[in-house]
Amino acid sequence: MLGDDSEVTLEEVESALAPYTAEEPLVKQDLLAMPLREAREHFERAYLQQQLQLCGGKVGKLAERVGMERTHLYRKLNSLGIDFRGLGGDETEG
Amino acid sequence: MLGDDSEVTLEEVESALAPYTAEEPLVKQDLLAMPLREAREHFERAYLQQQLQLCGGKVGKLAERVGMERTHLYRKLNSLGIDFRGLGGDETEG
DNA sequence: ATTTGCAAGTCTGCAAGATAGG
DNA sequence: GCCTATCTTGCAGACTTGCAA
Repeated sequence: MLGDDSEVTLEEVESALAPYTAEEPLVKQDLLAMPLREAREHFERAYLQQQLQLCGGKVGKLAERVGMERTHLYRKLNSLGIDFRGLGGDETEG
Repeated sequence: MLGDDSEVTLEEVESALAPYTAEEPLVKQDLLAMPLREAREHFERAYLQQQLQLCGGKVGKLAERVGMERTHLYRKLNSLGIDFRGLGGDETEG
């Protein structure tokens, strides 16, 4: 892509821009104002919260999706302060 | 911007991409399609590359900025495949 | 400025256990 | 009581991190 020398079609430009213009606020540039540790933590929290929603609040499903052990995921969720009891998409019980 | 119908020069493409590639390419939603480990790695790489540029390629400065030991930072940069020898903004030393 | 050795700290997965529902 | 699913804890190996060299 953008391969040879100096002429490209508009289509090519648009498909090049697409992934950027359609982007979501997963993380912001504010992260550049904090140390790596902290930035990473913020990133992981955002990532896991997003994924958890995509999993309808099911930690088991989340574990598969993010490729980690359920047991460890609970610890991680807790240490990041992510509440996984309260966003269950379907708590119709009583 | 982006001319008008279907032909643009490479220059135009680059200046169109510039605001994105130079400012908030920190992370994208694509990261949600990969496991945490991988996403985190991508995030750290983007974070450090950005910061390194803000530090004019100086690893010592970067260490302060991101709040970690210089010595470890070298290891990290290497393990993430970030080239810190070659983007020094001002190598006039003589 | 860059690399390496070492020890403490953190992360991660696996096995096992407790609680709740069918 | 047995089975399944959620959540927690203990442990050991791997990785991370800072300090001294």
